[in-house]
Amino acid sequence: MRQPNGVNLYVYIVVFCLRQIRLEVLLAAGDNPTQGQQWVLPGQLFDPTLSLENLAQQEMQRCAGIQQAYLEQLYTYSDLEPTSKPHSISVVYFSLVPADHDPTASSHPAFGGWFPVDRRPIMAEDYENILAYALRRLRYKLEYTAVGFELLPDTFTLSELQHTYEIVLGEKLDKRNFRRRILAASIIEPTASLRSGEGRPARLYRYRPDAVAEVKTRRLFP
Amino acid sequence: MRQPNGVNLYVYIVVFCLRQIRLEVLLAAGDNPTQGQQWVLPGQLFDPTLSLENLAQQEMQRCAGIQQAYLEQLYTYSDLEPTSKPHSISVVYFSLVPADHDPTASSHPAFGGWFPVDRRPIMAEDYENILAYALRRLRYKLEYTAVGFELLPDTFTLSELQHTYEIVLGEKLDKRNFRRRILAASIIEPTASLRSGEGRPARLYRYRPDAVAEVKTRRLFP
DNA sequence: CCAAAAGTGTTCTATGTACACCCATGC
DNA sequence: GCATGGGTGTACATAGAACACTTTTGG
Repeated sequence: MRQPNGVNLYVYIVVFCLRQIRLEVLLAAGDNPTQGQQWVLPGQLFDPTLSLENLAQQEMQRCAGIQQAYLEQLYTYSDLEPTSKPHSISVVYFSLVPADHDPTASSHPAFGGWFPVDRRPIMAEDYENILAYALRRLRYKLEYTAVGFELLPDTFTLSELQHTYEIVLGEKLDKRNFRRRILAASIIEPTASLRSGEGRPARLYRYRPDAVAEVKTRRLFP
Repeated sequence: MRQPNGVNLYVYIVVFCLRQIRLEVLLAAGDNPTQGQQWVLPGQLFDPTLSLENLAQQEMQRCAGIQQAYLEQLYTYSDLEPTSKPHSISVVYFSLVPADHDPTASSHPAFGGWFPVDRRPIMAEDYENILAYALRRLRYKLEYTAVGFELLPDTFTLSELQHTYEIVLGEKLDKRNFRRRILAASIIEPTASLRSGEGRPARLYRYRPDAVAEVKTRRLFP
């Protein structure tokens, strides 16, 4: 499957999803028969009839039955396999899937599986580096954009939102401060409904798509 | 010069430099003979014997005689020329050159020219979009990293540093606040020397390469 | 009535912002 | 001695961090 002009061009995806109290990542079954089961990032050879972004979407459909989700470009790596000429170029995309996505809805479950990021199988070093970078990017973006809502269903409670942040950032947040600030930012609005569970029912909120999602950055200098 | 497998892969660079009181960008003479002089972003077809980053460096050498400078990946575009099949993929790099770089040191001056970003020739829409994105990235990064020092010579006065920020960000900064904060951050250190000019000589400072360059981000939520 | 999660304000500290004058040099 | 840019501190406003109890429901 080598492309003819001395370079293999690939498109890869790193897809994150929140399930229960864990952040999970989508991996694909590698096709290296010598080493038993090997997991890799989902990806495919570039197809010049599609755009890069469409190829990433197609790969999400193929591996996890995901029709649409938040998708952004992560990075383009050259020489992921430095030992092998001709060298390869990999355009990697980064995606977030809402927590209510049904993980069994994969069109071809054999192509992919979800793993908690802190209990995932170890992959080849290149893939590990990409995943580590994707995680860093997720944490950064969570801090200064509203990207966290991409991991939640359309409506959610304030506690669910807070837990999302705590899981991804890996630290506990103060409930009162969290609520005060997110309400002050007015990027969410209450719905009419409540969610019942253990304890007192909680108000459901929804993200306001017209919200200004970026926080003003704190400058290194005034 | 079309690559054989249905996709043309290019590497482009967006290079910024500070000259006098202006931010300048490096452009290349386009080779479209029908439209008179046309300026484009410097770039070349991908060469599979080099890495993407090395190709970007080679292009900087070729267009402006720049041996080494700050270089990071900006974005990978597909379909820069949507009307023409086979479509093209362009990996774009972003570079900053110190102000003391000699603009006449280009090995082949005919290949490139420096233009003030606010008085540059209009380019094709794709290039304009890339340049606009590069400028946005420069401003963002200036605010939360120490990337501004890449635009300055090894030693500089505090006023020069402040002017760098003012030029790139496009706004005036308060001298006392600027100095207090940058010194408190201890990412620069005074040298023994002074620079004389009009008025009182100014202390020269240098960037501390061991400095922690990232400011902690201001969070959207606590 | 008890367990479990939801909801709610105040105080203190740190950070950011606004602002005006004296200093050292060259001409 | 004057024009030019270099250098310095304080007061006020805003934002962030720490902290504990009451409310509502289901079992």
